[in-house]
Amino acid sequence: MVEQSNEKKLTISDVAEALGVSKTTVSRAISGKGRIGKATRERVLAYIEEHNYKPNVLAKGLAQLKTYNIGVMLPEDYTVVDLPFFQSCLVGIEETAISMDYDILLTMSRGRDCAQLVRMVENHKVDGVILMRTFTEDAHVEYLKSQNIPFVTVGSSNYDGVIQVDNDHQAACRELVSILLMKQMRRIGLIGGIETHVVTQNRLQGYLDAYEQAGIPVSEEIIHVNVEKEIMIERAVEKLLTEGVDCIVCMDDAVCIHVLNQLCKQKISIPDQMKVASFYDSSILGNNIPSITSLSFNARELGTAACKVLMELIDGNEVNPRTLLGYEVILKDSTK
Amino acid sequence: MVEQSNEKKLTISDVAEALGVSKTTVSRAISGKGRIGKATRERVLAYIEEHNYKPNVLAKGLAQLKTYNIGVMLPEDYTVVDLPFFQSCLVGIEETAISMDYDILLTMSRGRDCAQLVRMVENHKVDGVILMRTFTEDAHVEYLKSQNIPFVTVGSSNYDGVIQVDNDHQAACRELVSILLMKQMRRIGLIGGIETHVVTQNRLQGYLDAYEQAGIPVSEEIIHVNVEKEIMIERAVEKLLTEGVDCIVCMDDAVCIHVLNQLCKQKISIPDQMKVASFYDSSILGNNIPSITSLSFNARELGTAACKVLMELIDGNEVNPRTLLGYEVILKDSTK
DNA sequence: ATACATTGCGCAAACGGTTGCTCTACGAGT
DNA sequence: ACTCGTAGAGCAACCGTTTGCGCAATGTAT
Repeated sequence: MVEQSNEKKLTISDVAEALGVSKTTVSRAISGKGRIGKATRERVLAYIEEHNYKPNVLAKGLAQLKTYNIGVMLPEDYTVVDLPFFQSCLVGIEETAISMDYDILLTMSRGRDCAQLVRMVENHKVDGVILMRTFTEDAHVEYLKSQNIPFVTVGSSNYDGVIQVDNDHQAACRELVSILLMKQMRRIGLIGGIETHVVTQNRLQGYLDAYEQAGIPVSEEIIHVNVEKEIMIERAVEKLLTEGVDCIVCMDDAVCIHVLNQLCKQKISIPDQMKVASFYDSSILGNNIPSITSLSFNARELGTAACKVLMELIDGNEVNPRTLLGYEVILKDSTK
Repeated sequence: MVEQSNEKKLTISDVAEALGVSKTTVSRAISGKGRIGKATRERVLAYIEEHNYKPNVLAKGLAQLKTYNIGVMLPEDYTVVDLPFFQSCLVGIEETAISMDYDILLTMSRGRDCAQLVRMVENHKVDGVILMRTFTEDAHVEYLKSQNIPFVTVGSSNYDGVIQVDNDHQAACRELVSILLMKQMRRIGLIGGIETHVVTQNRLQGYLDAYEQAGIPVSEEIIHVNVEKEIMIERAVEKLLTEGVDCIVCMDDAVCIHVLNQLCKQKISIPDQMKVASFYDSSILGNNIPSITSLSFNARELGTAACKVLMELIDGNEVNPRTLLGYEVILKDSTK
């Protein structure tokens, strides 16, 4: 049972009066800023603790012209596979925000529309914004820049002057493909992704890097980017089969599911007749048999990092324009 | 290109001064409350429009002791299939909130821990809370009740004195099963769900209702609740096959995917040898061939409804303790 | 013409904090 | 003993709104 509390909320004045000190003193005891005697501070803190006084963040915010909120902008319409990513990322952001006494104000964009963002900012509801990828090239960025309000993007962009936090997809893909090449696979098909997304470009580059490092020529015809719909995937898989690839690397787990289905229909067994690897080590594929080799990115850490960077910006500190986080190659049965 | 704005944000005093009126007048022009002449109001509004003045919500909130935020509590750890649901629901909540000039403060629970909720409430960050299901039976509810802060839950619970908004799962399941019975299926297997969840109980009841209405006896042995893990599902499917069912109804799409996989492995063709139906008309199953008959719930509307109810509560109005929303049976190839 | 509502508007006090400045008291350095 | 630096604490202004109340001007009924 939780304690019933019908008493009015305490204010700083109540505390001050009860203790026979001024509001100033109470405020200083709490914030730790300004000059205050040790004994007094402790007395105040003890009282506050005992009576469960919590400062009103609105009032505090008004006085400091801060909100102690950060805005997080999510795309409204996004494929299912990306949701776990967003969710984990949000968890990371939230944890970090809370640890610094911030809350997160969530909003979703309707396509390229900035209205929600503008609202948040103009209504003075947030001190900074985290933009989840896919916004990185449009009006949202422009708007935030014009308002010079601190913001970071999760995910890469080729936009200038934007603080980015992302995993190193290029290195990740390079390592994955290198490993596959080392396992004597030679014709590694690549499938999925959206060409205009920087992340796709990065991965593709990683793929090419791996081939180059290994001194093996690349076959353009086994690279199928811009293949997202099931029917397209089916065709691409078909094509890869006739091209005689020994492995298929999927750009994301949604694509992978369809690839697996398609291979299943064609009665092609994994990994005997075909190896498979995917990006994201998501729970969608988690229980698949055989288990699927994939890259793992820890979206939570990504969120944490993004939030930390944003906090630095809000505090007016310098930050790196680009923070690249690690990855992990999870080798499983599908490439055995 | 977005207009560059480096000018200081306008305050109500700026506007008042520029117009040669008092802050009061400006405030009244905006809010529409209080006595003010038509001409004056229009003059003020025109100026505001032209100079893009936006009131500081913090200050407004402080004056009214309101935050214009609502807290939305999401479970941190939830299965992937539920994410689309949460997402759509959030979209509904957000749209509605925004239309009433509220923003949403998102937080995730760590298990049964209320800390985030307590923070939100004690820090005066929200005017009300929406609890997404799975919280409906624990400390969260207790806490909110003790604070008597307005809140609603999305999803059902058998908790007392809690405002609930949910789809009518019982009716939905009843209708689905009735339709299947009408299509001459007799032994309809039920699989998945978590026994202690009220929603599972509702669905099960709907299933039973349908059988009763049709005057057909129910076979306990083809009902497999509490089956979530893949291995369990495999076994359950196996069991259902030996039991000779003509249809399998899945409690959610995650279960359904595994059921489909299992049936595929067993080379059982759908719908010829076995019919299949599922809850949720999610994109995970959206592209499946054959297309899967399922119930569709419109999570977005659910969010909208929940938010509206919460707004009523915040405004101090009476509301129904339970709002039940509709559903749709989507008949597809898997039950042809 | 007189009394009384009503309308339009402004004053100033909240709302609950923060913070620059001032004042006192005390300890140290000479 | 005198000066000075500094620590502890409080005053009061301020952050940007809202709102109860008062006051004048205008409209209306008598």
